[in-house]
Amino acid sequence: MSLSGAGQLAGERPSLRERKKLATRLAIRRAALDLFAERGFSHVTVEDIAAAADVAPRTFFNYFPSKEAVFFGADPGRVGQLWARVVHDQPTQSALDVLRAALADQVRTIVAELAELGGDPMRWATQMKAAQADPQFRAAQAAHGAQTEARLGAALAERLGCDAERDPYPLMLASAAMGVLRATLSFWASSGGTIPLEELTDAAFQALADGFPEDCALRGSTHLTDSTTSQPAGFRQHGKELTR
Amino acid sequence: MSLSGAGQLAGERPSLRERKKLATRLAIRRAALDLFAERGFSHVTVEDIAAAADVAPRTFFNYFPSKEAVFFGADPGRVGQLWARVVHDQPTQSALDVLRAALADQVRTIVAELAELGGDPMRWATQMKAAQADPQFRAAQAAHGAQTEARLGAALAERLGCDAERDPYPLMLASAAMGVLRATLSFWASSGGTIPLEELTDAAFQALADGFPEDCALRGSTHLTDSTTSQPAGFRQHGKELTR
DNA sequence: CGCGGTCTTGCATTCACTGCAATAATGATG
DNA sequence: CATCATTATTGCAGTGAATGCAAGACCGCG
Repeated sequence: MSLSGAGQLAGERPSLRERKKLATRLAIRRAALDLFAERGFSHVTVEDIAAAADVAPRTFFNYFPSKEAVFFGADPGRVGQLWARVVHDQPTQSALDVLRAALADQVRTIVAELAELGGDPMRWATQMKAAQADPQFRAAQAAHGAQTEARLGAALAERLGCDAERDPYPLMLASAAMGVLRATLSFWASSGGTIPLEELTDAAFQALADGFPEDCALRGSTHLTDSTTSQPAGFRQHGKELTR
Repeated sequence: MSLSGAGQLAGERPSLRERKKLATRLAIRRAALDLFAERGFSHVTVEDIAAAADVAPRTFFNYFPSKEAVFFGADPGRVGQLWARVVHDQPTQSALDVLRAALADQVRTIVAELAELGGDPMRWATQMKAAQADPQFRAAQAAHGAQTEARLGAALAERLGCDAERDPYPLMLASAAMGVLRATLSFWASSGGTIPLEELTDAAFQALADGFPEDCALRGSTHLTDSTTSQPAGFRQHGKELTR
């Protein structure tokens, strides 16, 4: 019996089994996202997804613990990555700054992943807008956010070297940051992706750091809106290629 | 509770029908909360609640749209109340200040209601602690929070006279505030209610207004902890004030 | 008393999700 | 290459939430 568990050695080509697993996982995810984009989250059943991905309905749950997970919990490893980063990155910077940088990157990654998964950016944008109206989806989103919130709080506590049981600061900060981030994405999605996501994120975190003055950069952000753009701004490449 | 009856004119004695409806609503809620406290949210079925409240399972859904709603959506009128307040109260104060005051009051109301509903404060405290560990409950809590978040954002937009579609500020602020509030309640609950809730809330909002400096009042809040108290501090009548 | 509205209830159905056990694919070993 | 242990896939049965529908019970009014 191999005690290696699920961990794979770096540089080793994953076995056939592993590759197949990855493939079906991706197939399920693709099928699901396609259907979600087409019909909306709550009008797609697990059975539909399974059928589209050519697996048994039961198999779906071998890969994802819930219908929501196929949308959110894309990569289980990403959480740990975020955790490590929040704990150890830039030890001299303030907690808020690290949070800002880490979360901004996270957003970038997610957007990039979506962009490479489905073809048409415009499609994603409109679908996100629709998704914001779906109560089921909103609930799932919130639940997922809450989970990250808790993890982030723990990570911050670790970074600051304090006990999360006695010091509320880490959790507070994490919750506030996640709230701001959620609002950012929500706003961006509601706009149909016609706003430069990076600038919005930046302005949002700046506002958080400044205590939400009523004349902060966010307020004028209407001028950030570029309603003439035919290409959703969040997906636009930033001069250079963004392939990581 | 029972301010703002649902649908009937003030001063008029509600008809037998109305009274009966209110009674069963309360009965269901009582039964549900009792069972939740006893077994934990996810180990109580709607059928259980219905049985305990002496109604048919189907009837449960005539009163509450979901199992979660019986916990959260206590009084549907309260939302409108909060909305009105955020929009019109204290026109000279900053948005954040009004939010702080309104939400603090909301918390007070909820705690008071819980206190009068069930008998033993200590029981609630320990149960809340347990509830925080239940993923189902957390998810429901988050979903509910997201909903209020959106409403609060709209209210703030109204207050500030800006278009929520073009100006992200209201939503951002609302989300950040709710995040902080959620963290506050979560922390308080996890502590088993051994912390003065009002002071914690106050410190939290102060931190938000100050942009989360790393040496804010929250950080020292360990000294707020009084682990020798036999009475949960959130329920205690205005003790003394020492923060800020 | 009887009539109209509305509350309650039972029944059937959909859908997410889980546990269990049979089966098939895989890969290491002799 | 044959064998066997591991692990993935699948079907089946069952729980529990939630909804629609169509009786039946009940209240209040004339």
